[in-house]
Amino acid sequence: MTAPLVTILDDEPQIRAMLADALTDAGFRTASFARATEFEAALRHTTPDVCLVDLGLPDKDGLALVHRLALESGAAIIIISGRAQVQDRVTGLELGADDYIIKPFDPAEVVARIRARLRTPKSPEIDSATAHFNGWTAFFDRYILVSDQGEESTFSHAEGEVLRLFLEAPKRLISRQQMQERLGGAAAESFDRAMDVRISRLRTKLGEDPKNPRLIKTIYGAGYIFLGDVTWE
Amino acid sequence: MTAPLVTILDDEPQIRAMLADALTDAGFRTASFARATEFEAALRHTTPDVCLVDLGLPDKDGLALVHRLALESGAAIIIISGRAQVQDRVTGLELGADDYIIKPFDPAEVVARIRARLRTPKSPEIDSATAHFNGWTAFFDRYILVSDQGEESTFSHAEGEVLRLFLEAPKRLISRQQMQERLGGAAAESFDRAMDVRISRLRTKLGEDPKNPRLIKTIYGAGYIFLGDVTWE
DNA sequence: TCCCAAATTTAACGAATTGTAACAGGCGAC
DNA sequence: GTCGCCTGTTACAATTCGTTAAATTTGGGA
Repeated sequence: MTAPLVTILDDEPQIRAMLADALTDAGFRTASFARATEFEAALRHTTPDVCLVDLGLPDKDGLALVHRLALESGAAIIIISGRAQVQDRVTGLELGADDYIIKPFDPAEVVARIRARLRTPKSPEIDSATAHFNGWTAFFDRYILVSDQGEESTFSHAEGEVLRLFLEAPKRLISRQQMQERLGGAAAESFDRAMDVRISRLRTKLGEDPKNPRLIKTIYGAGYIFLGDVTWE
Repeated sequence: MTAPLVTILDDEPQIRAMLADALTDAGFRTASFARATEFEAALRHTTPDVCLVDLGLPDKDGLALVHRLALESGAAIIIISGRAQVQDRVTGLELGADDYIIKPFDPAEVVARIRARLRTPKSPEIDSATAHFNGWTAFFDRYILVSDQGEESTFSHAEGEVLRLFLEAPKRLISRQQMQERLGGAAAESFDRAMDVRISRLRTKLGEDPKNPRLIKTIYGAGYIFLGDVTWE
């Protein structure tokens, strides 16, 4: 479970340093850039979790960059800007930014706002095909589940749908409703026990003790919670 | 697809009106409340998508309400407050708020921030806290109770609610009323003995001697008091 | 001190919810 | 076609948790 990566894009060296300091202290990994072009180059081989973007960039229109990021990256985008007009904030947020912080700012607030964004993962790597969790690795492209002891088993498409749903929102309550909605196929129409059966089968495959499941908990009357520590790859 | 529902909780009528206006114009459904108790009552039969909460409430601690909302509701929570200190903002966000807007505000920005929150739907986050008390450790995320001797038992969601209530206010009298109000679910509506039964079951699980409970004392005619030494982790 | 009404405990019950074994239809491989 | 796997359906078992009601406790007054 590596620390979330926060990128800092600002042309003022002091601000970069201040943010990098505060974020490192808060336990994040950081990467700083002075120019949009450098930043965009870096994006080709890294996938940040949060992007701090200053709008007053020398080499590029910051808002355009924000818009592109919002569409193409799964990262949360936080604008940090000296422009204090309401209209600026509104358009920034409208273009896809998740938050808008006005200079001058307090680093503690930036950290708090970053944490708030990370609590609700934006779009968990939809394309990723492998996930690690609590002694297991799931390869969604090959429908294979491998334990750290090397035991290998397969899972079906229906089981994979449920597993993916859980792995994309670990430690969150997922209601039956949400499941029905988000699981494609016949399950969406059948209002009966198909859901439960899928989960039951998945639990068996994960070697859960039926009396005392550790990974997939049931909350009577509310839904399910997946309690693994998930890392997508 | 009905319009998202935004609740407004603020004791100033003008602010409620201004927000309701702007939000209706923006295409949202709204519901306004002047007091936390009214709001909480409404929550039992509606599920808002976004909750705007003013911290300066006359009848209740706003931050505590925010925390509870963050844990139990899937709604995005936006604090609107006159308190402009950085520390206020940080604690607000830390307690689970998704955004923090300072009065005076521009309704257009509120709308933009609401839209930003609605772009990434969220589900309730489970509280992964653990508490130690008198030879026991309660893991609320896993619904497990471990004694210092290593014995492990599970508790249900309903039992956990009661236990959490006690552990959050040790050595303080908790009236039945307060319990009813703060415990969600059907217990809130039932005016009967459901509460007592929950406590009775919890006592059993904690191995209390019915004749002489050491941890959960009954104060005849007044309520209950939890006498453990609690450390949260 | 004794008695009684109110408050509290808890065993037992049952409605609703959830788990899962067993069955059956669908579909591809051979 | 036959076999085997996937997956929804069914039926029944198990669990959760509020309700009921009987038993017990409490505290004030006779």
